[in-house]
Amino acid sequence: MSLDERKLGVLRAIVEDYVATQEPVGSKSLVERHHLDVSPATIRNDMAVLEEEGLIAQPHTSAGRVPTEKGYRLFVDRLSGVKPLSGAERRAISTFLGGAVELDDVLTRTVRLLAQLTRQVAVVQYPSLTRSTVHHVELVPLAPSRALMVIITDAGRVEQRMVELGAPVDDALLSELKHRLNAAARGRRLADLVVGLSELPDGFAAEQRPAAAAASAALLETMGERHEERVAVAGTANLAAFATDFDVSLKPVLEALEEQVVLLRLLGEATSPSTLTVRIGSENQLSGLSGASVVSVGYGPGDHALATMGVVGPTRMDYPGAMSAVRAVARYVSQILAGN
Amino acid sequence: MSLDERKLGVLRAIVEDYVATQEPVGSKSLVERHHLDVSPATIRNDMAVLEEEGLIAQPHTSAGRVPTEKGYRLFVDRLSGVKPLSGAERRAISTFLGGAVELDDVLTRTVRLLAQLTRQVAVVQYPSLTRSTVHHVELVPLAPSRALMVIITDAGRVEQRMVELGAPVDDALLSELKHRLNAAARGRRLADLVVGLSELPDGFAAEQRPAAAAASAALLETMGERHEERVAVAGTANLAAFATDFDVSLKPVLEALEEQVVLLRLLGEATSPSTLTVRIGSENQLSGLSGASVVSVGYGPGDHALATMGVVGPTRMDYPGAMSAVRAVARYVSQILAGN
DNA sequence: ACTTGGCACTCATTCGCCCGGAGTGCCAAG
DNA sequence: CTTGGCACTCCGGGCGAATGAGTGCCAAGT
Repeated sequence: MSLDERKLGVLRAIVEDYVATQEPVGSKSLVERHHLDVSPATIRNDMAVLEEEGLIAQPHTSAGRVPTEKGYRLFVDRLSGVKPLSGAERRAISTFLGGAVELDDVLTRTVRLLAQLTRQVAVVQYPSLTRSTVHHVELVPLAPSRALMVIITDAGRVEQRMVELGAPVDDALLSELKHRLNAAARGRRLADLVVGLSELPDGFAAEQRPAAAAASAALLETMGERHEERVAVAGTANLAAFATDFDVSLKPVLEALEEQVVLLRLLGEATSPSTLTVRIGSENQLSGLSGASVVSVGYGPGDHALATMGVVGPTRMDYPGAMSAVRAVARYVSQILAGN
Repeated sequence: MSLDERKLGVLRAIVEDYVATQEPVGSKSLVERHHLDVSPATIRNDMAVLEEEGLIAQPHTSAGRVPTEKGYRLFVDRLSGVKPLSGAERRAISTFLGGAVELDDVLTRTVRLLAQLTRQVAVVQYPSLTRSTVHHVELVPLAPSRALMVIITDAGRVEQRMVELGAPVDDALLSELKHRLNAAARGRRLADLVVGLSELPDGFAAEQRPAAAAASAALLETMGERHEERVAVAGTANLAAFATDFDVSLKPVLEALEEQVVLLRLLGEATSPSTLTVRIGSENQLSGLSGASVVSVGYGPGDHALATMGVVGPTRMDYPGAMSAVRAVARYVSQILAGN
């Protein structure tokens, strides 16, 4: 059952029309809007074949056709050309992101920008701690036996963590501790930290070891997996547009968007900054978001993916537009990170 | 036109029923649900009076009555007793907030807890920088002429800020700069900072002054108003419950919730931790949120209000429940902050 | 003077129904 | 393989009647 060129063209046209109008598309309007030089009857025959292949479906007898997930998949894989960004969009990216310096600032702007460009919900994961190296560790005394540890990574992420030192610690010891922590940790990532830090307390006098051990443990734990979960979200108002339409009720989606764990699973493993991931509908098996598609891509300095960003929308989304927007923004952010 | 005891009771009953059922309440169901020892006709007479007073209204002729904003106002001011928290709620607060140490952690948990307790959208403002004092300033070199300034306030808030030093600065100078910044700033709040910091560069050699000035300016600016705008939000999924109901479309509300500036105006000035503010419907004149009520209260160590937290919901919300939840949570958080 | 039962009236909501129109599948001819 | 014709399906909107909750008012009772 080969699909000749024209049938694929019909599928593409159906996807594009459906995404644009949100209404099932019929054979007649199809030949009109796209200047196909055949009659509606011919298109109907083609559509019958496409339906047999499971690429399109009709919501009910004698309504127009709607793409299936399989249809979107084929569209994304083979039919969607790269949709170049408009000049305005390109400009929006650089003006929006240009002024940012701190990482927080960069990511906050990024997520808003993505949401605005795609008119979808945008999600940006903070640079993974396990993939980053420690750039600096700071210990600030808060109480005699308590300090605030501030960790700065090479990606510019700043993490804070309370450390209970177990016993009163004077400034001199704290300073010494800080220097040794930095010496052991700077430039290293989690996997390489474990060894160096485990020996760190040995360099201290017996009564100082508990504090040193507590600080080392805190550093290790903060750089570990539990703290990966940091995500920025924007554009939830764009969901309202789909809610009025129909299908998915908003509640599960909004709930999912507030659950960072869910979001992280949704974004999935960080891919190379140049490889887009598109997961369509049930391809991401997350309870509340079964009717949603995700377009995501890794980002980070050079080709080193530190985390993932992307947009979440209904299966009937503008894939070419979303894909090019996500890719362009990820590239820009990657450049910024590389520049630091 | 005096409102005797029973008429007020009828108003209270109407508010309670309407909040519970979301449907206009009629005279008959009223006498049934609340065991009033009078006939529906009597209630009807009372309701006619209440309507003349503008406290209730009927959506259309011969439907039940619905409280007006004025009615809610009277209810909140005079009729709603304090609704004690259930044991489960009390327990939820301490288990939920008990484990938190870092400020970030505390506030993230707080906002989720509030959303869960009230089934509304919860909003928590980060402790105001202008009302806080500087506890510690750190300068971390990122590049020869660029450093990351980390500011820690007495409330535990950690702010990061990139500083362009204008010229390469070696570690010794950076360290010296850091010490002087701390000496000038520690324990002071914004208003008191201006003088001390303006003289700070004078202590440095001429070629070092630009860097010192840049750092001072960065510190001042960060502690200033522009950065006040930090807010945590949770419970947007609870909005879905009202959306299905009717009235306000979700979009403007979701948009408003993503605009921090709007949120801050919504929360309003921080009041004393013991004084609840309830703004009902149009009492807060914010475009998108005209149909919403806000229950808010200040929080902070002791009676020193550092910021505001609260919940946002439809005018027909459970005011007594929201008020007691907000108050209890704010008290608990204030205690935590005082404990640090 | 307030309360109460009775009663006529109003009006949103719901259901059934009909009808138009868009769209299809199939068939026979080109 | 394409095309025009044609019968068929079925969604969606519009209309009208029935439903029923709720009201306002009045006259009688306490």
